[in-house]
Amino acid sequence: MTIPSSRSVPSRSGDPRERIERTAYELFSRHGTRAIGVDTLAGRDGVAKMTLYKHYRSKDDLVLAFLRRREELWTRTWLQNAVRDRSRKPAARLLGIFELFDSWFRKPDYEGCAFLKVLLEQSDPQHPVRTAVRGHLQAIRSLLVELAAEAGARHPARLAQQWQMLMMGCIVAAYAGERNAAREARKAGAFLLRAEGLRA
Amino acid sequence: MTIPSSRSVPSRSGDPRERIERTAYELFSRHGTRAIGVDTLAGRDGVAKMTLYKHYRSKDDLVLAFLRRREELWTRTWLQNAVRDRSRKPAARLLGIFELFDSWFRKPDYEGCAFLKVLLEQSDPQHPVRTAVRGHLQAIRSLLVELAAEAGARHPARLAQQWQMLMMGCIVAAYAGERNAAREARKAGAFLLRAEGLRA
DNA sequence: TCCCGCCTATACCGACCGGTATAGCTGCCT
DNA sequence: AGGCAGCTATACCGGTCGGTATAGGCGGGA
Repeated sequence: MTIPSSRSVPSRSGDPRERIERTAYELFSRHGTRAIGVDTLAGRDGVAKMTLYKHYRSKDDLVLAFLRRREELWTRTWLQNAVRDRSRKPAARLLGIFELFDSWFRKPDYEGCAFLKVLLEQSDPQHPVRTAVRGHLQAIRSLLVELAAEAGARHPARLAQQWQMLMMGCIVAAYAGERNAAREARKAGAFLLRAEGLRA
Repeated sequence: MTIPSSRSVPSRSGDPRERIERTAYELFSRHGTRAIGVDTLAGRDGVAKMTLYKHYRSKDDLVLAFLRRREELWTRTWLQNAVRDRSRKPAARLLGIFELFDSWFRKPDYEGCAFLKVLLEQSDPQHPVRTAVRGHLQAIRSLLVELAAEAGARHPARLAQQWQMLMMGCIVAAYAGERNAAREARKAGAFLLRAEGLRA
């Protein structure tokens, strides 16, 4: 077994790959990837730039790793688990997304959705980073389709697509300062559920 | 009266301010403002960089001018007029937005919404550019409130807010490659209208 | 005809971009 | 004790960033 190696310097402890990705996660999430240079990234918590390039071929490679981490932390750990814990009825779980968003939006350091930021800052549709974002949005979609199907929606794929548009729309609205966006989106969502013959 | 001054070079004709803004409009709309430098901007159609800085104090100033132009061309000339021409019944006009979006999304060079791009690439909420975007989104909102009120909605402000979230959500979805986003958003919108006691 | 205002062209500024080369340090394994 | 792997530190590369300085060209008006 491995003991968590109390190396030397307290702040610079642990495997550098983990440190790099944690820093990248914080900075990329808030500011996007264009606004953060590799020097800033490396200098932030004392990892050498050469170490960074030993673990990642290019900045784009690191961005892809960042997106994977975002899916792991945001989509799977946060969204998926919170939604499942919030209720046992699938229709209520769908609505619960917006309740979760409501507290998210009200955090004073709300920083928006990294997937959308990265998507919009890349104008070439063929760019691997933009392709990757499409994949991560698809993962969220799959979760929604699953919930819609469990709820007994007549058209789970359609409901999921509409639901995701509502989610993205209110994320952006909140980023523009509309703090009640989630509550209004929840109301709109409730109407969509009713149209699918469901009740919360 | 003024004759359109057949200066000398055909491509470099007209008042430089107009030329600068037209080029900025094309490049900023497609690629965002961070991705386009002032050298690229000036070099594109032969305006000297010094001329650019004689008309605009800074790049941010030019970005603000770009956003004003976007509101003039996109919001007022395109969206507002097209919606008013499409139908005389306000509820149908609201739905008409998504029909308009549908043909927009299907254009092979669909480039998304410049307001959203600029909003998301600016992480400082106090930055004048982000503040300006909020204002331009508010202008769209006012149009929607007006339409909702004309349509006889019980809660025009609420319907307008939900409608705008749906609009932004499907704009982003289309940017992620979902070409049928507008049609699905239209269906969702129809449900929202029904919930407000309206029929298309 | 001469001048003046506006534009162009070009070179420059310090700073930062993504990415690399090189050299030295530190700590674990044998 | 020796060696080696992995990390740090630093300097460097060409290119671009936003912004400025300077000098010259060109056209219209007096």
